[in-house]
Amino acid sequence: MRQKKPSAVTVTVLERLRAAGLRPTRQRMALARLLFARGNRHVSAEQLFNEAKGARVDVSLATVYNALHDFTAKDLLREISIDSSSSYFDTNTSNHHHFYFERSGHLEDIAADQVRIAALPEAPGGAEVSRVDVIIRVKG
Amino acid sequence: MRQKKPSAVTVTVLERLRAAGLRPTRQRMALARLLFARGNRHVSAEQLFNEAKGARVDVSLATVYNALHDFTAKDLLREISIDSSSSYFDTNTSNHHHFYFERSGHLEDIAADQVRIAALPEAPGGAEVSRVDVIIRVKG
DNA sequence: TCTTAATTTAGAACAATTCTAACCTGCTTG
DNA sequence: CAAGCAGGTTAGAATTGTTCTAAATTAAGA
Repeated sequence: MRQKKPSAVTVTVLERLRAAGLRPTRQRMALARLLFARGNRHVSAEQLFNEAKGARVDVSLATVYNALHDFTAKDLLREISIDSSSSYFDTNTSNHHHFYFERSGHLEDIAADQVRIAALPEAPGGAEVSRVDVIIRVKG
Repeated sequence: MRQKKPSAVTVTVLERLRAAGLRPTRQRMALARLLFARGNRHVSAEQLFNEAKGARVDVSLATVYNALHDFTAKDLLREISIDSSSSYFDTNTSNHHHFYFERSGHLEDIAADQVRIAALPEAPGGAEVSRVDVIIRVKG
């Protein structure tokens, strides 16, 4: 069997993990590949866990949670909790907003420049604003 | 012992429940009094349950959950989930927004007219917008 | 007062998430 | 390149917030 050359995706994922200061373990690499290979996504822990199973990637649920939190801490992901039943992790970490489809629970990105906020109140006590989230709930 | 005259608060609470089509049981009356006596509040089920205990109001936790959901269904409350750990119920059901203090988990209302949204994208497929939430997260 | 449907309740059940403690592995050092 | 170890993974138990169940209670109308 001839040696498999690492794919382009593998290389970028590896670099992203290293750049974030996360040890590129087999599990993290596999999960990162699932998360970042396609475009922007919103996934729950359970979803990612099932995707991993489907892709014959052997990881425990605890590891999925660990990875999601580690990635979030290093700004590779952003956590969103709209529906209190479970939280979602967004692969788009840049400034943007969301449509939330109440019926299906589906989330969709809204580019930051699609929403123009003309006035914002001062945070009480001059506290620093860490981010502004706009959620448009639609009966979809 | 002389008969106690119902207080003004009791009367309004009773009327609010009736107006909403909710049977004014002892438990609902007591919880509604706790919720609506003071100004606008953001409470979790657990918090309200403890408040009730403190006020010598005998209700089960299940009833607290039932009441919160019933009140929400009748628009006496509005449910908010910002932090996935538990949801909050807001006694302010009018159109408004929130400051969220990340450190403490505390919520504070922002009057609707304090935020001016100049542009909003069309909901995909012309879906009807049920509400727009703006959450300003501050490092407080 | 009687009847009935709505409500309350304790406790079991559940779902999402975190913890624990033992085991493994990527990386650095000698 | 072997060894050591800090960091990472794991199964399963534990925790937390919430909902369910089935039985007992109660508000409201006839």
